[in-house]
Amino acid sequence: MSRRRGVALELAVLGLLADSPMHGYELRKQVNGLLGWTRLLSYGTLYPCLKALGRQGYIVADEDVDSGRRAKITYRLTAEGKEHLAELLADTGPSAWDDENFGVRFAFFSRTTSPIRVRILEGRRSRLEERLDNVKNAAQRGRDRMDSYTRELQRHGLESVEREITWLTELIERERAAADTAPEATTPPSGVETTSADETDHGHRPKKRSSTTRKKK
DNA sequence: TACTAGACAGAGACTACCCC
DNA sequence: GGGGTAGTCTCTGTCTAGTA
Repeated sequence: MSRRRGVALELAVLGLLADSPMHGYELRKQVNGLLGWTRLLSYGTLYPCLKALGRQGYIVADEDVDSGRRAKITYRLTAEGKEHLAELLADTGPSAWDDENFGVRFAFFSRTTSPIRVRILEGRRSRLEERLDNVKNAAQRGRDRMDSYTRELQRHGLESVEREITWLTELIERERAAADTAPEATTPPSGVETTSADETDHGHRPKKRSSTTRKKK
């Protein structure tokens, strides 16, 4: 199973709770917004993660017992959790630019310094360049045995990787240009949008839900 | 190859709210 | 008031990576 995804999830949870405390349901929505382009997060993944973070003292759970209804548990970050989040964000090792973690690391780029951002972007780019070489070599070797659909799929894959490399190169250049003007800048270079949980409506409970059907009991 | 532990998905329990 | 829906969380079976 994926330990690397666990790190991405841990980072996503800590990062979101650093913005504001929230309960499990809201957290799941937010995490899915953050990581949802890969896979949706289920409760069976989220709650064990929250429990583990609680055991480690990174988060605490406040139970809302006053409401009279079923207790709603609000999770919030502790001082230790903030420290741990800072450590995770400062990590620029290979895991920071692998497929599982890069997305969530990128989503929290605004909380890191420019040298960290550049290092992760460069690492990601070199990883993709390596992958591009491998795919090109494999394509050359097996081209005769492929049907037209497989070739199309391979072409699509190559183009996607090339596009991402171009995008990363642009980001690195912008990041360096911004760093030249403001060496300790922690804000993203112009033209780069980052995910900010502040822009979302935490804790907002909609009056009416969408038409998702629920299984009968 | 077989076994094990942990990660995971998703069903379902439970409660409150909404609307007819 | 009752049925349907929404929100929250737990539980259980399945899957998979790691190890002997």
